[in-house]
Amino acid sequence: MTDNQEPTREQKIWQVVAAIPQGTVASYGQVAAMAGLGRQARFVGRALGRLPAGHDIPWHRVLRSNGQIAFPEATEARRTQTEKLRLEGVEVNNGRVSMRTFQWRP
DNA sequence: CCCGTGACGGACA
DNA sequence: TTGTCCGCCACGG
Repeated sequence: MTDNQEPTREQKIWQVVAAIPQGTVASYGQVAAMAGLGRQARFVGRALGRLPAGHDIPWHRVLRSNGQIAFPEATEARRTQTEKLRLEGVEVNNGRVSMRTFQWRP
């Protein structure tokens, strides 16, 4: 099948995100670095936006470098992400997460 | 091929 | 503290 065996950058990103433990979070920049993509933080966001249906990627564990949720307040996604994080024991205040939550190790 | 865009990041006022 | 500006870089039109 002429398929490229080499994983696309998106798939690498998804794999990294999938490796984030429950109850912890990572920033887009962190994910990019862990995926070996350097500073392509923006590409991470785009990759998550292209997640296929039926995925089991914990996209909600990815935040901005300052611990803030990337979605605007008035969006449904923002509320969903906040709720998912809280269900995992992550404290979210006004769309923001404590930096201590970033303490996850590979 | 050129251009605009983006679930970002960091510096600066 | 918040808001603005610039840099990165793959991708779509």
